[in-house]
Amino acid sequence: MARAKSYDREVAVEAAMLAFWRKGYGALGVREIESETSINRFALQTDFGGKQGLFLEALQRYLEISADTALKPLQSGGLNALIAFFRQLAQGDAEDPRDEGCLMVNTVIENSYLEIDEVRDVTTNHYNNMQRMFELALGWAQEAGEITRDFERSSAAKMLLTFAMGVEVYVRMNGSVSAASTQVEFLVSQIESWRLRT
Amino acid sequence: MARAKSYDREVAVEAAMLAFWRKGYGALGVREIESETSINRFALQTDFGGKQGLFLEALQRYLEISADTALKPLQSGGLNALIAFFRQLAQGDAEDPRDEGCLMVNTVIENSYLEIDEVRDVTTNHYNNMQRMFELALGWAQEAGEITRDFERSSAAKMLLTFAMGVEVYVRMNGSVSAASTQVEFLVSQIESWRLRT
DNA sequence: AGAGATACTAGACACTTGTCTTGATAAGGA
DNA sequence: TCCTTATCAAGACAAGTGTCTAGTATCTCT
Repeated sequence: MARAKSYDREVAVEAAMLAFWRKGYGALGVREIESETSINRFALQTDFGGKQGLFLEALQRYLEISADTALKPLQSGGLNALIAFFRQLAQGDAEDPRDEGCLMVNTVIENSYLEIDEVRDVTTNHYNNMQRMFELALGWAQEAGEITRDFERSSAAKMLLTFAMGVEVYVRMNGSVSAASTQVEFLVSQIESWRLRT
Repeated sequence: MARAKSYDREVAVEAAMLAFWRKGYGALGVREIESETSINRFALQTDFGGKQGLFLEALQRYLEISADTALKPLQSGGLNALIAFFRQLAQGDAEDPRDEGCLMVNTVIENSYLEIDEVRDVTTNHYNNMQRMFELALGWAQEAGEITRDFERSSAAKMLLTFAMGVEVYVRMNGSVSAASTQVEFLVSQIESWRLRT
């Protein structure tokens, strides 16, 4: 019936995600997209709706791969899950793509110039979700009697979210995930101090 | 002897600073620089060494105006100075240019794409300085007996720096300085918890 | 008033940007 | 094998980029 596509969509989007991660939206040209992914310029238009469409799909893919899996344990864990999350944030392999920081943070900053509404929706939605997850973990800690009943979950969650954002800036500045381990350990000691002695 | 320049350098650099702050380096074109500042395209080359030169001067000006003055009280104050610094971070007027976040954070993120060495020097130097200031304030707090002698100044300073970076991302995302007041107040309560009871 | 020196205006310049167009290519069904 | 259909490769395209180049304007000192 028709010619087969020369690329696998999932593989291509993932490659695009890494490219956007490394170079950002503005600095990554379509000719570069062509060479870094196997998406040709024609397919970029017809199958993805141009550069912007591919970017949006790459953002979604990023969330699926990186963020959602990292946040999941918070749903059913207390302080230890929270601590594990932050420890993981500063623990990276060699040649870890996360050394480039967090695509979401990078995008928040860059999109405040670009002001693409769909992109803004993705980032704000993600961070609302992240805050909710922190709050959930803290609620779980309350249920389990790890922290006091009147602990200010919501404020603490906002603080943790803000710190997590800061970690990604710090990582991007230093080009290394593990560069942030010192402050993460200090935060962990703070979280530990919330714990009720039994 | 010669024709007078049509612009005041200080005023022009300050206008450029605001423009770069709002739009970033890449997205601000030279024709836009011409209209937003009173610098003409010719002067941009001869007096500033092009767009990049002006950007570097704008960064320096930003540090003089915003950062250095905000950090100064930390040199000779303890926990209260630290608390005041963070409270100020989330306290803005209406139409505050700081609603755009922090030019330094924005630049850290954007320059990791651009990789201009001189720019990188400015940002890393600034954040090293900021960390040192936090450490100084904590040292002062130790001298004054506000916190224990074996308090981990260096780790705490890194944590505070990271949090401050996160605040600026959060502010940029929400377009408002005061949006970060909740988490700043929570951090203040944490700092208070470091204080020794007398 | 004239000369000399500097700054400005306006346009040209080569390059890159994202998107669109055109003709060739490749696949499966009749 | 031919036809239909979708995909691809390559180039065109207009608009935008930062920088450079003339010609003109404006200043101060003689």
